[in-house]
Amino acid sequence: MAPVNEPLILEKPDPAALPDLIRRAIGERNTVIVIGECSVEYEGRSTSRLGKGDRVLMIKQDGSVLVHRPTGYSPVNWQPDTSVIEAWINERGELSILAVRSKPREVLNISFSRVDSVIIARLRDDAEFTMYLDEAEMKRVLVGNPELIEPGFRVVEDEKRLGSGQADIYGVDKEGRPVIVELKRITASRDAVLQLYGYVKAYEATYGKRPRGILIAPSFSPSAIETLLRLQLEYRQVDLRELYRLAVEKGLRRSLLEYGRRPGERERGTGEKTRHE
Amino acid sequence: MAPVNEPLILEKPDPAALPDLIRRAIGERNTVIVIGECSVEYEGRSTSRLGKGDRVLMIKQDGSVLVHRPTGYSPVNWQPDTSVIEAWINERGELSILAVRSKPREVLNISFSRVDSVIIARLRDDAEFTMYLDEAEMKRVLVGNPELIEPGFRVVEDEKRLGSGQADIYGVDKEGRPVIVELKRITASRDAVLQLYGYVKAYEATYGKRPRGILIAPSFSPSAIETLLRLQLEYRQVDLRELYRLAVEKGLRRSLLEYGRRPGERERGTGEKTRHE
DNA sequence: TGTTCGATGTCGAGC
DNA sequence: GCTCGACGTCGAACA
Repeated sequence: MAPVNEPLILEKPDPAALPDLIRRAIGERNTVIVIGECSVEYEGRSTSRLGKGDRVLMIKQDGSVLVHRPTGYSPVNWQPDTSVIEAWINERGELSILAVRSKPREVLNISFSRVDSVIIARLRDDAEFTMYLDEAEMKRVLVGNPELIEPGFRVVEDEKRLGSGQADIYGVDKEGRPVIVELKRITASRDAVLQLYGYVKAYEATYGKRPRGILIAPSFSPSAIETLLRLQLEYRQVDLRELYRLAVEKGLRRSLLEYGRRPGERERGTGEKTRHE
Repeated sequence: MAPVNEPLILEKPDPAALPDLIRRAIGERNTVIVIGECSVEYEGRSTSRLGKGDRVLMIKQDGSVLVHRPTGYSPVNWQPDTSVIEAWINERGELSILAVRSKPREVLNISFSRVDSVIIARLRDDAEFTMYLDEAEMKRVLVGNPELIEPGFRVVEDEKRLGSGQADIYGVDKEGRPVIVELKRITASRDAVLQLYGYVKAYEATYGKRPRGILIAPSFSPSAIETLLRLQLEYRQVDLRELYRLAVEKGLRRSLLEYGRRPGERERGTGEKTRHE
């Protein structure tokens, strides 16, 4: 979406120009990919050697280094982040890259006997990675299945403005008492409890009656539980996997697994698929 | 070394042309790298979603698929090998790639809202990956430190021709009896035992005296041990890490860790290093 | 093919 | 900074 600097691509580059270029690219927090024939040595927690072969080297903006062979999930050699990276032309005239980690002390050296391509790209990625459900979906499932919050629970408002913020769910329990519900997609911290408490107090201030407050999350930090008890708030543990299954069942979310083929696809030949035996 | 097909590189390609190209590339067992802005969905053993961001997609020749964000060791999403991969233009006009694994059933979808670059390369990599020491280095360490084989052991010949093959080490024990030593860098199998036995028999046939036979390896398969006992051969377990440490100590192998800087480097400025805080 | 176990595991959370 | 537990762990060795 945001217009990005064009990636810089070099085909069959002169190795002599690369150390400087790569150093600069790393300094500017770009991602560097080098494709070519290399050999690799590693020493640290273990020690390894790998002779010449065609591989993909990736240097990420945090200093992670990955050397990938043409098969398999895992890199054959790597260096996690926080490394010092050097690039130079070695005595055989090859592009050589050294990635050093200090704790534990580990050294990774990659020497390219042939460089096919170099790609330097400025990658920007701020997206959130969510497993199972995001908070909005979580709320949708609970609003659609209020019995999961508590038997007899009835939703009155989805998102209720209270004081400076918005409570996720406002409802009444089976005895007609008002209930404020706060949701967290991940382990609920003390902060989440205080947030809920703020809504409870705001409600009390407005309506002159203290509502119950329930914090719903997949897990709770000890300090969160301690604070909940102290502030006379309640909590309920939910399993995101379960909620997800429910969301799929109720049609709130489509499962990728359902279509072995792509959404909306009609009948087609097999030419579109590529199988790996 | 082997002249390789030039990698095919596309900058700012027309997405419409990509599905066909990618399908063909995968069919020809090339490695495909796509750089651009994408969103990712995964469902299988777990379920995940990742919004738009700049990433590197790598499809390897065995069908492994990796989606890398610009930081960190691990791919944010992936599919191990043995997947069916599809590529097409989705309803938003985006390049969409679906990688399906059947057991366990898992689906990964990557949709590119912007494609910056596509690299298609035929990578050839037959090199052996060795941890700690290869067999030659292992032999060098043991020949230089025969007491590791057995107290009082004395090396007579490094590589002794015997029958159709070559025994790794030939020596005599402290009582003057001939000893044939066979080395394995990895778990010794029954085959390794039979190989040793062949040398022992060849020696006996030539010199009229049965030598002792010792198989040295980091570990032994049960069938190897059974066969060793049955053929009245001996074995000694060695720790490759220990041998490696010894090799470094004795100067048989240089440790990468010793030079915080590159080998043979003179004094230089810091401009050559790129630090990641 | 299914299971168990090791890893340069990596990664995040709690202390 | 360190320990501990989970992971879509992956991957090799073994039954």
